[in-house]
Amino acid sequence: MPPRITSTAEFARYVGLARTTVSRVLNRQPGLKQSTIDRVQHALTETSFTPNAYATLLKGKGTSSVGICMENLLTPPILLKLATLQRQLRSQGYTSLIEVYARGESRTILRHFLSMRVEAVVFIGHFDTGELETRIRELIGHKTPHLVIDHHGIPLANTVTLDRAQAMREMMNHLLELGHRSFGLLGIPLDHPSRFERIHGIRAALTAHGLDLPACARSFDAQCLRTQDFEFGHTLARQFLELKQPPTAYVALNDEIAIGAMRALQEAGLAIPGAASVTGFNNQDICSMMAPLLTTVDQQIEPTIKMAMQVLMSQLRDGMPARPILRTIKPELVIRQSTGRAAR
Amino acid sequence: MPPRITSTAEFARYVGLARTTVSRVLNRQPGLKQSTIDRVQHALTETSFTPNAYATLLKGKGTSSVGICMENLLTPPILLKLATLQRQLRSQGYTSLIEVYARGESRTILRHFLSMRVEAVVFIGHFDTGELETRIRELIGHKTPHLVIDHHGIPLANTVTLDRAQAMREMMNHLLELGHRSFGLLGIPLDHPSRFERIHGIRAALTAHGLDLPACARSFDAQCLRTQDFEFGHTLARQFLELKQPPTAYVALNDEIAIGAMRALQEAGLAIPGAASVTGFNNQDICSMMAPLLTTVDQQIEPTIKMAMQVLMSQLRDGMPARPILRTIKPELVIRQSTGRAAR
DNA sequence: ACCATTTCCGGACAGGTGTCCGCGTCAAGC
DNA sequence: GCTTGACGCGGACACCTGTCCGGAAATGGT
Repeated sequence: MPPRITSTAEFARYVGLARTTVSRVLNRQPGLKQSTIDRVQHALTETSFTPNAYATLLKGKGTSSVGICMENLLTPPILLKLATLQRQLRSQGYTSLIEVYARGESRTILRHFLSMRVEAVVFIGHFDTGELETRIRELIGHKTPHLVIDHHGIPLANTVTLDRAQAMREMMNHLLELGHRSFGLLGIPLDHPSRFERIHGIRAALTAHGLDLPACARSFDAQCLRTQDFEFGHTLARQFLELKQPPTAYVALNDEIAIGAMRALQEAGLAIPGAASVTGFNNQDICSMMAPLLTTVDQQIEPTIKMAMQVLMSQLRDGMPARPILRTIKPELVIRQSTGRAAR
Repeated sequence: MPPRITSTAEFARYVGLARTTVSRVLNRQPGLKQSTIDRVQHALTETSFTPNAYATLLKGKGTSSVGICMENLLTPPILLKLATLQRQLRSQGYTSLIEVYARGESRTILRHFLSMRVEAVVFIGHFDTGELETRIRELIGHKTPHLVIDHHGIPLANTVTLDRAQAMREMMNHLLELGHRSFGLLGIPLDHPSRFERIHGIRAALTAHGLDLPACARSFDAQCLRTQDFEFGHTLARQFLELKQPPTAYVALNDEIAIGAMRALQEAGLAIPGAASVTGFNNQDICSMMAPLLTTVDQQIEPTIKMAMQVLMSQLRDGMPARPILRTIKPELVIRQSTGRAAR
């Protein structure tokens, strides 16, 4: 059993060569005898020795690493973005440092990234706007490229995001054309900063039809704890059913909430879409396994990440842009069976 | 706008102090005037300077980091394990390096971890057994602590895993007591190494009832491409329905497959559990939103990760154990509505 | 045996940090 | 004005690697 070796010097002693010679082998420099190379290679697999990356990267100029700050590690579409982004970064020779955001900890996370001398920082998801803006400001001051995916509404941040306003506008138009005039918003509060975009799109569609948002739409978000999304949707829908005149269409923040709501409605004896319509968001796989199949919005994750890589790479190559980059991705409405003509 | 500062020397010049004095402030050494400390702190927030981690960790002995190799970033229970493990490691002062496994790349990943001088390596999920075993051997030779979560069947690896055999035994007993005698296995091939444990449990339950596995259970795994799990379950169930005598109970590899199968059965006019029973695995949130509610197995993720942390920390504290550690977690059968008395 | 060439050795340096230590400086106390 | 601390300065070293370079050794050819 070979000893545990932690430095090139030690390793060189083990092989019986000079440290510099070993280093030359490891870095594929010319002028080495084949037998010497083989000797080193053999000892390498034998001891599984690796040069200390901290020493290497201390000397070298770039670390070829990117910091990724995640909103969480549980939401499927967010994860899908992380997975594809990480894979693509890897194929370009970049290592990903992944950290999960917690309210008030973003400063610590950013400092960790900077101390690791990452070449760019990516934020995926929705964060506290004030906190995120401060971080972006720090990054700009530090001349480190950055990219925000999904979180919208920070003017100075380079952003790639789905056009959620557009998505909601299209969805509302779809429902309005089906004759719906009263709406229940599930998990989309009217006044929360992180949902401004959605509300904006909803309002736009309503006013275009000569309708007023507060008059025909109602939201029950803040009034109950948000733990598991399915359960959350279930609870919300039941709250709506207690109203004297429940809405005919339910617009949910995401697919899970929509599914929970569908179940509650069905349990109450309402046929979908006969008696009530329900819409989701994200177009997760589960949508096409429900009865009825769920009408939803596709996030276009592939194009999103492709665009994200493009923005990232251009920054890594040419440096930070003169003015913030903003790229919006067009959503795709996926109409299935959970929406139909309004009863009444 | 302050300049971009990349070294303590540069930073010290900016503040107007000696490099060593700044270093003393940063490392909270005594004997500093409060006003000096404040000056440094202020400049610190102003420039968001951070000491180069590569230099620090090169000097210091431990890196306080752990490498985590993931099977993928898409399966919900796996992600849940990652998220909780990462959070707990963080609370103990450890940073997580996360890499995603790809067939044949585990060597590269391990070398990266070792070059980053991680203090332990964790594998979460199911891998190629031969490949993983080689990696474990390397880690042992390198005297670096390791832990395998979920993947079972490598004698020399420290393992924390759900007792999947026990889970299947209990599930089969449940179905047998309901009178089922013919079973369709969905996504659980009879001869694939990664499913040995499950098959083992299934066989044990059957033989205890005087039944023979190949005679009463059939699997349709290898014959179709496995892309999306829902769709996969749907396809598999339809294959079974084409048999002259379809089974009365379907046992799926996971909840997604079970749900896809339920849908296919229902589309074919079969009532669940009246005409056929279906079982899942993992107890994901979705299970309690299906009609009918899905009978499944709970993975006990909290206890699993708690145990994992315990095994990890004991290794980090006391060094590697004399003999491999094996801890199995007791599963919990969750009986809901998708299983009932066998028709016939 | 001699020479040319190939190959390896060993010393040196840079890269940024933390820490130790002797010395200079400055202010306070008497 | 002198002593005495308190505090900051700056030099030095170690951590490990990649690279350069002159010199030593080995190798091959004749």
